[in-house]
Amino acid sequence: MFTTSTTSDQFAVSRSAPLASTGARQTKLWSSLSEVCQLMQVPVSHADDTVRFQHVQFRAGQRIYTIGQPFDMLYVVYSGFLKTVAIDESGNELVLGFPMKGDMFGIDGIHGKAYTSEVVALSTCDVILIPFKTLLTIGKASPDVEQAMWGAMGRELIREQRMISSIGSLGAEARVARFLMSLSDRFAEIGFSSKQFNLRMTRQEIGSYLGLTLETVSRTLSAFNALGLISVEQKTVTIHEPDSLKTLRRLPPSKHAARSAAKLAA
Amino acid sequence: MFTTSTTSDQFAVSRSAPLASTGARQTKLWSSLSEVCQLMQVPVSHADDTVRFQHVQFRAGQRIYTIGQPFDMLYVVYSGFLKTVAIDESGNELVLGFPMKGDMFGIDGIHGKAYTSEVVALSTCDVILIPFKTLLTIGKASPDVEQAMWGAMGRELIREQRMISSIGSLGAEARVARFLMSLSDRFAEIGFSSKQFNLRMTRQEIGSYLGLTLETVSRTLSAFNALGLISVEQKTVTIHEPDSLKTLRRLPPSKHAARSAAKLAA
DNA sequence: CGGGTCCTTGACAGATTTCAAGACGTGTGG
DNA sequence: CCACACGTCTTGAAATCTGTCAAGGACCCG
Repeated sequence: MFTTSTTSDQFAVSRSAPLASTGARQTKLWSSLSEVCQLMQVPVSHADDTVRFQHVQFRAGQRIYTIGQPFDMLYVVYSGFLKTVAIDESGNELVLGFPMKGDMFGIDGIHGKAYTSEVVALSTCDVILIPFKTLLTIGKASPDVEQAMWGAMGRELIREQRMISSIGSLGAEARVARFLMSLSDRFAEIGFSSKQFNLRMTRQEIGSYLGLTLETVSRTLSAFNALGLISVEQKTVTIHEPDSLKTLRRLPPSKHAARSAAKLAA
Repeated sequence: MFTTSTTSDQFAVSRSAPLASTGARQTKLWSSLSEVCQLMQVPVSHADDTVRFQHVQFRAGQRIYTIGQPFDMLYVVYSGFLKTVAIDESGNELVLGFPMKGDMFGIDGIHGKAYTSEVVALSTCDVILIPFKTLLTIGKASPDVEQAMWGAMGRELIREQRMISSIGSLGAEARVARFLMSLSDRFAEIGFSSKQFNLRMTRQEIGSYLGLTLETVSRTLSAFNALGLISVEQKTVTIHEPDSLKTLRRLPPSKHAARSAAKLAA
């Protein structure tokens, strides 16, 4: 009744997470600490592998957690694609990110004992459950793990800073271009093609994420296509000139905002 | 040669951090752990007060740290006002925040061993130096402190998520209105008037922070003034209708973006 | 009092959103 | 198997907002 694997239409270069293609869904049910660390690409020496973390599967559209739900878990994506969204006071969805393999989410719940966002699966997903208390305990014994935790948190913080910068200072074209290159890089990291891939999210979701309307996203994509920078057909994207996309910058805001620095030094 | 206190023109309601008005700058030089926690408004039971943290003073324009500088310290504002800025690849300044009393900064350095932003004093400031290693050590012994650290980190994360939402989905008027109310609330928290206060930053800095130009900020402020919502004269702002400002919402983006949720439930 | 920075205001251009209509794709039910 | 319904994507035209450029005034400091 359901597809064997929602990632099957992704243009895979190598498959590190083979899913059984034989009838029933036969996926990995537990991961050790070192496996999780490897997935997240954090270096950890001699991890205590007596601890094992449970996996849980979700299908497209299902919610991993909702806003206001008591916080007790962190999550790491083992496979699949998701989106994290906030709901503003008007009830509008605001997409905050698109977690994929190796990404951790749920971090926003650490403060205040409850999640402030919700996470929805965009495809069939396999996520690893990591009880926060357990992680804290492990951290006490292993400085490596503790450091990794702080690092993960810090990375997220920096990623958000970059988003703020982008949305605040770049035009629509540059934002979409960066979004594409960001996806490209992430796909490359997890073993997919960086040149050709499927968008798992709608134009509306991309627009929400970038602070644009779906029409603007669509138009920009069409423009890139016309310029030969990419090829787009529905959800399938092929990158032709990554360098141009990376460089692309049209600046609606400050142009003469030269460094006002160098006034007083400490 | 320098002003006795740059906060002296703030419309104070209560003064919890008295500065000596007698000639030479006679400020607090050390704070205990519990004092720092109190400043940050984090509840901590029986803190180890044998540890003391050094204070350092800065004058307007001085940099607390710069981008790329090796990370080893976190900072808590004891008094004064600052701004944290990132520099994008074009060399433009991008204001990320305006730390004030009780705020912690330097968190962005935890990941990657180096700061990714710089922090500049907007007025005479007194900041507390908190060696990260020391904090980690204390955290191991005191779950309270450790929890507080995670909480501080998480709070910052959520704050940035809010910023992304605002910049991405609100028009200029709403952004400025929220900015004013945010300042108002923070001033109230640290014992200043929430109705009348001085902007410590320039329109340019506000604009950079909100993803707008200084002209738009100026115009919007003037418009609010004309509507009677506030009074502005240069740096002095008086809030007249906080409720209107909080509610104000002009939506350039999605209007018909009704909840597309409620499709599949977990 | 002069220089410099910051703020305000106006006119204009340009980008993005809004509104609207139609094509494309997929899934469901007959 | 096909038709229909729905959600998604594309494209066009007009309206609006915000940025850009420019000039003048206010304020601070030396």
